[in-house]
Amino acid sequence: MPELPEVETTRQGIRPFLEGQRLRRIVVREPRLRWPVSPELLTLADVPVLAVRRRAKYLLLDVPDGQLLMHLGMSGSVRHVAEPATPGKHDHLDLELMQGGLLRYTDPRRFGALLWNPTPDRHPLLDVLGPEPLDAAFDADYLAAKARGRKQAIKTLIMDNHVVVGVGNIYAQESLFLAGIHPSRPAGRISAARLAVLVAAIRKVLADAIAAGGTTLRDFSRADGKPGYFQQELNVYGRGGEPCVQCGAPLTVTRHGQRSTVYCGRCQR
DNA sequence: ATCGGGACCTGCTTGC
DNA sequence: TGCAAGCAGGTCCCGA
Repeated sequence: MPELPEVETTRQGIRPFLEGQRLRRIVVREPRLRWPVSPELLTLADVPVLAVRRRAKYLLLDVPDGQLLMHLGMSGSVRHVAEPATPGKHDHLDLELMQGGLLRYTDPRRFGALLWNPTPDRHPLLDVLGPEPLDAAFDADYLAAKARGRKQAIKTLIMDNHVVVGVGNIYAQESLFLAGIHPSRPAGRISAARLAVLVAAIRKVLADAIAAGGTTLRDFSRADGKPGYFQQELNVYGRGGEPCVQCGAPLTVTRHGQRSTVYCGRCQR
C-alpha cells in the first residue's frame, strides 16, 4: 500500500471531487475486502460530502449522519474517472458523483476497507491509534517514554500504530538510515538524544515524501494518474547489496517480522 | 504486558 | 516455455 504520504496525496487528489459536492450512490462490485463493505453504504443516496480528512492511513469522508472510513491496504488506489469505462477486474467500487464522473477504488489484494462509521472520529479502529508523526504530540519525550524498557527492535516499534501512525516499511527504513540507528537495536537501549534525532528524521522523511507527492511503487498512482517523485530520494529501501550513499559499503538485507529491512551496517549503530 | 508469527489476497519476478 | 517459490506498500489477532 501506499504509506502515509501516498494516502495524503490521494486525499488531496480526491478532495476537489468530493468536498462540497454530492455523492449520488456507491456501487459495490466486490464487497469482500479486508472486512465486508458495510451494507449501510448501499442505501446511501445523494448525500453531501462535508469534508475529506485523513487519520493515520484512513481516509475519512464526512457526511451529515456519519462518516465513511476508507483504507487502501497494501495495493489500493483511488482515481477519478470522468468518462466511466468498463471496470477492470480489481475495480471493486465506485463512488458516483452527482455532478457526473466517479471515484473508482481499485485493490488487487483486497487488504483495504470501506466502512460506515455512524460516530465520526470514534471507532474501534481509530481509537487505538497513536499520534500523527507530524503533530506536536509526537516528540522526543513521547518516543522515549514509549521506548523505555522495551526490548523490541526500534524498527518494529516505530511501525507500531499504537506508538505512532503512518510509518510503514519504506519510511521506517529511510528514517532509521537518516538517524544513523541500527534497525534491530532494542528500543529501550537507545539514548534520549538519539531518539530525538529519530523523531526529527521520521518527520523529515514523511514531510519530504508528502511534498514530492508520494513514492511511486509498483502499482501506486495518484488520483490524477501521475507518478510520485520521492523514489529518487530513497537511500536504502529496495537497495540491498548496493553501495551505501554515505560510505559506499554494501547495504545489508535482513528481516523484522515478515518485512524486509535494508540498512548500512557501518553508518547505522 | 510484550513480542513474534500467522493470517488475509493477488500479481509480479526469479530461478530451476 | 512452464511451473513453483518467494516477495510486495498493512495491520489485526493469536498464542507463548
